[in-house]
Amino acid sequence: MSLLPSTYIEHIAGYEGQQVTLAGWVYNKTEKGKLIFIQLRDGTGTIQCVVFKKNVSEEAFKAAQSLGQESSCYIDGMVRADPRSPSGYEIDVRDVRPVSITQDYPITPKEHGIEFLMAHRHLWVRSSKQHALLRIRHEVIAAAQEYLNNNGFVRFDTPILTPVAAEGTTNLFATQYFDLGMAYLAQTGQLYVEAGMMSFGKVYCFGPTFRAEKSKTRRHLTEFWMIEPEVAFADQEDNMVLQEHFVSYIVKRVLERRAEDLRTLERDTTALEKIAPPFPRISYDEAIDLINKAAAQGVTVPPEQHPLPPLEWGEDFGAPHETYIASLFEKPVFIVNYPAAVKAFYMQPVADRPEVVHCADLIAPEGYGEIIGGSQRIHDVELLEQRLREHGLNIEDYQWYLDLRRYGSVPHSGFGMGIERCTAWIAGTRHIRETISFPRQLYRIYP
RNA sequence: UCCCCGGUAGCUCAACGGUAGAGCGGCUGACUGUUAAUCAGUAGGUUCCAGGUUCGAAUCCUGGCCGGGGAGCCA
Repeated sequence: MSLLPSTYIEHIAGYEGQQVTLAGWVYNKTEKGKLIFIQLRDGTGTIQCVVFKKNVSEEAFKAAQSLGQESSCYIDGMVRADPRSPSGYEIDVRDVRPVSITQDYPITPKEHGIEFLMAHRHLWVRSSKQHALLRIRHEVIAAAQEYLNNNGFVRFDTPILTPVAAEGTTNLFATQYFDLGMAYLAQTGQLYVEAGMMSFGKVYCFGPTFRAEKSKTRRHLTEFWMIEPEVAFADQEDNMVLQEHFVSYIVKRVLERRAEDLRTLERDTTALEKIAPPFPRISYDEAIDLINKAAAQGVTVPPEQHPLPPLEWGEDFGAPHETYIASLFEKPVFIVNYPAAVKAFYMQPVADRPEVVHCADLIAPEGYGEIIGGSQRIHDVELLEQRLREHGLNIEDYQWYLDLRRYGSVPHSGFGMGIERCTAWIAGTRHIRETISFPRQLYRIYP
């Protein structure tokens, strides 16, 4: 006989008036003498189960009394509609069969500090908001892959262990690789996904990426997941058109399918409902002007309302600058054509302005920061070699990458979207650490 | 790496130089409509660590450890 329940809580409305067997965990329990209310969760939802002493055996009533928070059990009972129940339905319990009795579950429905919650992340993921958030993350990933799969892309996964730095500038996690020297955990799949692009035309890779940066902010993880599409014969404008449709599709699908989770998180979705192509585009030059005008007027930036620092042309934006630019628009905004000096070596220079490159950062609204970085890649082998030298990189390490330009090179573009930042924006979650099951941060690797 | 803040019961916090406390959670009991129930009782402490000042330190000083918020960097 199967151990599975007869149905799941998300489908309970279809069983009104019928007897069901549910299996799950006790989310909360209230005793009132001869009456016990159990909030049972099974991963698909939560429902109130009412145990009347006169309706069950003495053994079952005692069993119900013994169930502490997060005890696991089967509950048999009749489904009935009842306006007094939060979901509109409740279970009139006939039998309670404990699987594992728990007392002293550490995470109570009261307030807890973040240090405690992070140390109990393995249990915290059961809590309703964390559950909703991770469900939205799942939907973001599913929607992203679905969009690409439906638009002719082939998933082409790239290695995690790599021999050299892809971008050279950021810190990498290193590990000894047998007798072959050091290997590094990939900070991007981009260089490898370009090889796939030359085979399939439209490809994407999706997987974890690693940055050993000592970043200690609400927008950073040392291990995060990135989805990186790459398209042959696409220029940077084609790239941005793809991005705005891609992001809009993801937002739309989360709004359609995870409305209940967004409600659990108390996310105001009015801004999200306006997300549709096209997204505004402003140049790096225009952004600098806007920032300096605002800085001169003493504009301050949330959340701390610090004054916006002025910038000189050629400097990269800080978090306050991105937040300010994003605040001028209701949709995500592309900032295009950054100075070549502040960007990676492989970006294609603009024809009549070689000091800037064909690239765009997509900045999410409401201060959630950069969710996509993308560019048109250099397709000329000599220019690429020159850029590698200018960045102080070892040409020998990049021979395979240069081969992609030696044999049938074509103009091409691509981008990388951070799953966690995108999820944080859509879910309206302040801190990125809650958008991944087990965040890896500067001062935390347990559990 | 830099700046700021914190560490007291399982949890959230109070006590701020003079007997270490409350609420929640646990346990025992009461209650037929609770939603973080309520009520009564009960157990529970190396006040992060090491020095120092003092008649006396959770409290003041020095150093360390561990966290949190932000910056830079990035998705």
